[in-house]
Amino acid sequence: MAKRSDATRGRLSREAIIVSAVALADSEGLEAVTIRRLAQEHGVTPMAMYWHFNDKDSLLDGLAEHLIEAVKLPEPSDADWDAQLRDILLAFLTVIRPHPALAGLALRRILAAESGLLIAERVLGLLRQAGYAAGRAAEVGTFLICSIVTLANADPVGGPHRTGEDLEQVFRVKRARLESLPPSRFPNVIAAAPALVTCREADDFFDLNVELLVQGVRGLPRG
Amino acid sequence: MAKRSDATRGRLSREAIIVSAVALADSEGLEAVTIRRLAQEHGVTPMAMYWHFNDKDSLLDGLAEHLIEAVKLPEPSDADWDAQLRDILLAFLTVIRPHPALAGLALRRILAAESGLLIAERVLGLLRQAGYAAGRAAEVGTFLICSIVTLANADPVGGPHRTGEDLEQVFRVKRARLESLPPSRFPNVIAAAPALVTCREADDFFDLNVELLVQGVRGLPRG
DNA sequence: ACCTGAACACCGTTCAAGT
DNA sequence: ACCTGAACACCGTTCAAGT
Repeated sequence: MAKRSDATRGRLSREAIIVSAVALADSEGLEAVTIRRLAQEHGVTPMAMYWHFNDKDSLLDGLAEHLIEAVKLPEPSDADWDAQLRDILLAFLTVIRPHPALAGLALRRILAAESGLLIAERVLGLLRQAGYAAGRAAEVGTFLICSIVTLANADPVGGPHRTGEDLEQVFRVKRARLESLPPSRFPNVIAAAPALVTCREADDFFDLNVELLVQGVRGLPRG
Repeated sequence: MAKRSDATRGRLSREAIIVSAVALADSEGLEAVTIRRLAQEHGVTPMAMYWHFNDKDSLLDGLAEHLIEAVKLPEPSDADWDAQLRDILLAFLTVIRPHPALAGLALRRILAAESGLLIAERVLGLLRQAGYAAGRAAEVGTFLICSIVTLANADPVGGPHRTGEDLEQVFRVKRARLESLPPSRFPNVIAAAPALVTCREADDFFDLNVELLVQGVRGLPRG
């Protein structure tokens, strides 16, 4: 698609590859992120990529790290631990939500990058502050991070990104299907149909469920 | 690997294909589940699969449905809504936990299958009972289901399934890496290192975090 | 109804070689 | 240091054909 000159003038670089990979994942989904495809976009042979990355997996490592590094952790403060925890979770969510196709990559790579370790350290610290023992803090903290990824990943339509018009149509079809279920067996699904179909688009969905997580941490025995 | 006779004597069938696909995903991960690979295991041409499934995606639909159908929903009872909700979430988790590689498939397919709609109906019903309005129930319910999938998916080592010996070694290496971080910057990560590495293996991890979700539902404003 | 054969356009990756 | 060329073993899928 692009000749050598416009994607990156001059040389290929890790950074340039990662940036275009993110863009590709956003527009066409993770399965479009391909060594060969990226090479083509940079006007270069597929094998050129192997000078910059050991293999595809380390490209994905790079993508995950690139995202995690963008998280702006709020400074530690005197606020209650639950307020601080919420802010950290929201800071993480803010960064990955625009990249649902890449969210899943973070799942098993948070503790791999320095920036991810910093997030983990802060979350664990607040959980200790809340009264959790180290072991429990690890279990709960792990789950909290995974949950944020899940929220970001809960993109309405998986795979290729569709645009407005298309998306509306997909929603209409899904809603109609749910609403045509037998009312005697599925009253609650039918009542919730509009929200079930579109809720992952609303900011409300994210705020509400981050709050659910924080409330859950508050409600648990600290052992 | 298998000649036509032993995988399934007689004929190929949707069921037989799905069963072997589940086994394959369990032993070698989702990326090993391939039309060609499955065909080979059944001693059949890849194209034979296309008589039983429209394409690979509908094979994956079938896998997801197969799992979801196995969920044994507890009967509605007079127990508190939160106890019932916990039991439903645990019933779902029990089924998908043995198949971490397949868990992700359920994310966007629960509302596609009849059996998934039944789970959704029950969860939504209990949330209504707890005082949630239909819209909020949809938002929270969607997240709860996604979270269970996330828990099941939070398999320690992604990809190919490793066995005991190997796994221990992986754990040792990861723990050592975390414990060798600078103590001044990562005190909590270091203290939690053993649990961070192995917690996804323990039953405790799952029970604790299901409880976190239920407590979260209790702590949220019902709007 | 159920399956094969040949072909197409894709993958990731290795290895040797060029500048 | 950075990239190419040719090759290998894989993918999913279509289309026409066999029984």
